[in-house]
Amino acid sequence: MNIRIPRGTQDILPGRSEEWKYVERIWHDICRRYNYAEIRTPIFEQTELFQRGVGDTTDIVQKEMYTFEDRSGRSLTLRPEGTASVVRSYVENKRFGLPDQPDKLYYTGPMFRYERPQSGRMRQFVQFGVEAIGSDDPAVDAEVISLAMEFYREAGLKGLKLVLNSLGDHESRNAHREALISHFSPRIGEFCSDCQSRLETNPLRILDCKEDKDHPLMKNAPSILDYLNDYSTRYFETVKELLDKMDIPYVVDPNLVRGLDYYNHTAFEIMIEGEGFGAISTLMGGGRYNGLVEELGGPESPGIGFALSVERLLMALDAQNVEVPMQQGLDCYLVTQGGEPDKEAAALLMELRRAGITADKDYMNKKMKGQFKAADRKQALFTAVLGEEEWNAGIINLKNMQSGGQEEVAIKELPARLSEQLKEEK
RNA sequence: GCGGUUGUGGCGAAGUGGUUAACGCACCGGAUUGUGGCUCCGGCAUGCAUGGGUUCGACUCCCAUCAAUCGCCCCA
Repeated sequence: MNIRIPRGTQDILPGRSEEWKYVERIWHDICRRYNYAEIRTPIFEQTELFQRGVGDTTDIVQKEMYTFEDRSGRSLTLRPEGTASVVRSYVENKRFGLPDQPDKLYYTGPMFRYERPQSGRMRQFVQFGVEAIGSDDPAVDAEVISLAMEFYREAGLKGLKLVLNSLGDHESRNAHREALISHFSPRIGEFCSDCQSRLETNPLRILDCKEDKDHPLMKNAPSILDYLNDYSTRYFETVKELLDKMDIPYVVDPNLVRGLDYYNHTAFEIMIEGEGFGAISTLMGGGRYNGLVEELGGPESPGIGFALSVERLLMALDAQNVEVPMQQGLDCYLVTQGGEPDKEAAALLMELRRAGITADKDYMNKKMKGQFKAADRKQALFTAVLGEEEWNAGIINLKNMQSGGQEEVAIKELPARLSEQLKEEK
């Protein structure tokens, strides 16, 4: 067979899927405690949603979208991120009318970006994300950030670095934008071609450029923090104050610019320190997006959220050798031999499973030795042997695989007896 | 979109222009005619990503394609 998995996608195989379940459990649990409710939106949306929501000038829209036409000619796009969809749903379902604002939502699911795959970057990848829509209280910013930090802490990660910045409100951004343009314009010819076009589209992004980071004009470039108006400054100060009170350490980086157009005020990223990570060290990114709801046709409603990459989280857990609980072993492996016993085994297995016991048997016609080897491989705590002898006597030979001890149990008593034994073992 | 590296059995991994493609792990069978983990013995690639080419002869040399992987850009 020559059919292979599409480029930039992966199979999550048994073993690895246990690690996924581990982080998913923690994620659902912590969202519950923070009182965020799960929302599930479609995996594809009208293309226009992302063009307007994410922004036409972003790399995502310009070169990374999985866009296709359906049979009736509608342009659809596999979602490259979650916020636009959640906001669309918030508007479409008129959730702004709900008595409880902000509307606190979380999601998990695959996102798609057409990129060259590499370590920590896939074409299909999974994000966990949170959106709180409807409040411009800086305390919501702090809550969202603390949720992310607590999530990583509970998952067992260390060495996290929270990077913070404020992009200000509309007025502040405009003032800063003007300052940037007049700062860079005279010598823009000395910058890379990307930066030259950024001067027009989004001069803020010039600050984020890796290629020109050593250019003399970069050192004394106007900082957004110097252009924040009173409201934006106070807002940012309050967010920082709340983080201090929560004992969440952070560093302010005035050059932190998020890649999506809709952000303003608080922008943040969580990075991971350490080796074995390739080029990627950003685990999570988020920020405030006042104005996005309006942009997508709803009433003026401020919002804030973040998204994190599950793949990168798992890479980080691997790198730090975090122990992840696995649910893989067997309580009991049923060993059978002979025609009648083998038939009886099917019903007996069902009984065991109904009693809450994790049980299995051989389906490959293996001999006893092979069946025991299989039981060993599956780390079965017990084996239950049902052969001709036992069948004729109406009993089962129950063996503890650790101690090697065996006992005879009436067939009907097996589920109860095994449950007892397991209680002792565990 | 650009660049580096790689492509031999289920996995890991030798190998050389020449006739039967090491080895290890895993798996299967036997020693032990109904009991695993240890040991010993045996089995397990008509084929070396695919397609061309060079050659008397290629897994080994050349070209192309595909794929994986890492990096750049950017991001989660």
